[in-house]
Amino acid sequence: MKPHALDELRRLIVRAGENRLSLPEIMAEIPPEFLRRESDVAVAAGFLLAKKNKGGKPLDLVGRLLENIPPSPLIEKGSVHPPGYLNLKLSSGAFLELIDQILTQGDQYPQNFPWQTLGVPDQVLLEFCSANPTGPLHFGHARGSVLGDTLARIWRHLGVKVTTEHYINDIGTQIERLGASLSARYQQEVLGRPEAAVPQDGYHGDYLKTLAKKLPSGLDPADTKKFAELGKEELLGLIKGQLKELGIRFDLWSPESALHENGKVTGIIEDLKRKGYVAEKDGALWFTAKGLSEEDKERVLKRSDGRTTYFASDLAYHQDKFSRAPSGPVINIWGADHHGYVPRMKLGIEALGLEAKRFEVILVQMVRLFRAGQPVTLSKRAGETMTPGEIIEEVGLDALRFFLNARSPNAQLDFDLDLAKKTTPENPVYLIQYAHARICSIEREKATRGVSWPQEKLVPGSNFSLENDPKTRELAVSLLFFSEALLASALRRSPHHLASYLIDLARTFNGYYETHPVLAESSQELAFGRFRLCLAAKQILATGLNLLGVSHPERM
RNA sequence: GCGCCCAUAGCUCAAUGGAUAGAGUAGCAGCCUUCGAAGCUGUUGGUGGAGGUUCAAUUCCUCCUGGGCGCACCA
Repeated sequence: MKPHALDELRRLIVRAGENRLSLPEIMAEIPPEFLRRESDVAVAAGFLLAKKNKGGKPLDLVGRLLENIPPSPLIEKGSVHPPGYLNLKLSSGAFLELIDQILTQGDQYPQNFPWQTLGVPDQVLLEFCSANPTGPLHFGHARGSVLGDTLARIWRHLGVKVTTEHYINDIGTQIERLGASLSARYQQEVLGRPEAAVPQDGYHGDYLKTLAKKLPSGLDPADTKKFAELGKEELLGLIKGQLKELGIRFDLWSPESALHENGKVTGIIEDLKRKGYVAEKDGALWFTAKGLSEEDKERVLKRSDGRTTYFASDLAYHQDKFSRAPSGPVINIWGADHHGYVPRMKLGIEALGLEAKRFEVILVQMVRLFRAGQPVTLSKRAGETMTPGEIIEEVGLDALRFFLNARSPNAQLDFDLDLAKKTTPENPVYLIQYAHARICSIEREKATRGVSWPQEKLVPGSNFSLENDPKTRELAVSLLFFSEALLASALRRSPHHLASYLIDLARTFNGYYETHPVLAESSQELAFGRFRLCLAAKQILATGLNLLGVSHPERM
């Protein structure tokens, strides 16, 4: 299998740079608009070399680099441009090979791409969502969940061994509150005792009324443990169903209670004690980061009543995760409201002697829902929930997933229901799906009209050519850069690079489509070349949408 | 009080310290007997403010303004 053109170009540049450059630092970009006619790929190589050399003019350095690049069938022409860019115009053979690779590899494309060499990890352990089984998912959960699922899809596409998991806080204070709340609802709804009250710090949502009515009869209201048990089972099932609606599945559901049962929680406290990171104060056991950090406050591991804290469980859970993932990042996706927890968690991991640099947290900022310009309240504990399912019903899963994926995780997101629900091009997901459907339409029309070209019957892919005009090049270059969009999304842990790329590709295709008829083209050679290019574009659009968890219908 | 995130075109958003800051949408002017006008072409329009570091700052640092969030023996 021939290497991908961008892979080959990177290696040519590294070799020409006489080992002063390394593959991951070579960032291939599409040249700016005013240079599109003379080049297809740009690399800011002069600046890289200037840094390595501790001096020298970037333009001179990149000039020498260009001289060192041997003739290659991929490159038609190389040039340098101030202040220090290397610009390459690719040969038409390079694009023919690219289209051939896309069509041959189909939804596996791009195969044989050196992702790991470029910094993509071999394996990833990814925990996300991890909603408490004390209530249904609300809209705030949807963002982190969709992000985690999409990252997992992208990494898997790049050959990364990904394990996705959902932690379940099935024990502790919140679960006790669930039991008490559900018991109260049971008394109100089933036993006809309206005077029974849901505790102030309990769960007041209507879902517990519904749940109470489903419970078996003859339960003892005083047995809140039983209610907690029944409630969390039901709610966990509810959450799993909601995730399924979002197109999300997990490899592993990891209950907190297991960490207590197998002694891992008390184990890490003993471990930390031995290592000198535990202090006793006011009858409680505290983690103290003495020697690791001057700044962070101490945190309780074991309360004065003898019960361990969430922090202790979480450390045990991370020790477990690290032991299951011998290499690669151990990633958590958390809501931004947990950011204060990150440094202490990291210190705890360090104290346990785990590789803290593998511990990674993606903080997802808040989503605010808007309807008719007014914010929609989202408070789980107050019971005013808007579930992902309700949003899907209103705007569709495609729009929901696309919108949530189209914004960098560390920026807040305002989700306007009225806007997203419009099936007009105001929602860019339609632009992308439309481009895909148009290409499908060309295929249908080809069959209907009985159009065929002699080249189709020859050896696949070997007998076509592309015209050399700006729009054809623009579309071919856009296809070439799919790998870079995937790379950016994988390395920077955000699918929005892919989403932006797809908008760009769809628009580029639409421009091409307008002026490059396929079936009406009289030159068979040209028609077949255009057809192959369109099919390649369709494949990339489909693969890209798939990775975002968005559908790619053949008709709309 | 301490800390985290954000501020880019009228609106929603891009831009790993590098070229003349890009898209979608809205506005304006055009384009449907030709594979899907959910589209295309042209055009108007932008880095919150003040300093600093750098050959080079939307990007890094300091301060300010504005918005969101966090500082538990909850999870």
